[in-house]
Amino acid sequence: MAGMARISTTSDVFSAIAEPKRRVILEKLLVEQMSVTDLVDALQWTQPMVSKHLKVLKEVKLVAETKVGRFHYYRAQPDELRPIQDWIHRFEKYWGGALENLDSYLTDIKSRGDARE
Amino acid sequence: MAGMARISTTSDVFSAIAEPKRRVILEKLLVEQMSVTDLVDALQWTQPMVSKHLKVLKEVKLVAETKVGRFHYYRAQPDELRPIQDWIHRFEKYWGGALENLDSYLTDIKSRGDARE
DNA sequence: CCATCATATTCCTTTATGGGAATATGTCAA
DNA sequence: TTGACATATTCCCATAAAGGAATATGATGG
Repeated sequence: MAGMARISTTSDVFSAIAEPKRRVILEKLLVEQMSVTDLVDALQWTQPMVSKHLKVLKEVKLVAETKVGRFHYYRAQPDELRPIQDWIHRFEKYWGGALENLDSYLTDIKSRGDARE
Repeated sequence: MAGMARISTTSDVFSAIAEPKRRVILEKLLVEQMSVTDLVDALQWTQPMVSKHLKVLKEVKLVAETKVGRFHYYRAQPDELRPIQDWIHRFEKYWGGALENLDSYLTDIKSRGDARE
């Protein structure tokens, strides 16, 4: 065995969102629950492509599935992005522009407040 | 041409941090500037491996390089993580537990305040 | 100038994985 | 039941990219 490739990443959230198409899917599913066909129609991708990406997202729990008859409805599970958020938080305090940061905090708080209503 | 592989991702910040070893390097470089040899010693990886990962990180500007004689000092450029942070922010407001969120905001603000001192 | 240290690069192999096409599986409606 | 619809899966190909080993390049000190 000469060359070992990268670690299997299909079970890693960081890798799951490294794929641009999967980010697009997540953005869609954050707004509303959608079936595979809904996504195919909205994104104009092939159905197997959508299903395959959904499978990866499901494996890392970034999406959840509800089956209703022959329809499989998928929805985003944003909580699962927290490990990434937590990791990035460690770097955040070193970002430039303290004042600018403060602004973003306030915006942050405001948006969370909105979400509660 | 039958199968097309994924988009070249070496120029994408999301992909850059999808690799666990690169995250480790970034964590190291956040604390202090280090030369390649410093990293080799600290991480016990081979020198080419360290150099290769640094190259990827440098391409996406997650690290910056300062050459001093034969030493190349690298440092993290945490600002470049903002695109990821921004993307995740769009999901954050949908996280469960509003109260819990508020707590993390306060912690967030506090840590930023600490960083300013 | 040259031996040595510091780093980068090249060559090679292997694995992961995305996309296409075809097909399988599952479910409903008439 | 059966045909049509919804989704998943399989097979195949092409490519990105990680790790190892060897080597090239760069810079210093003596």
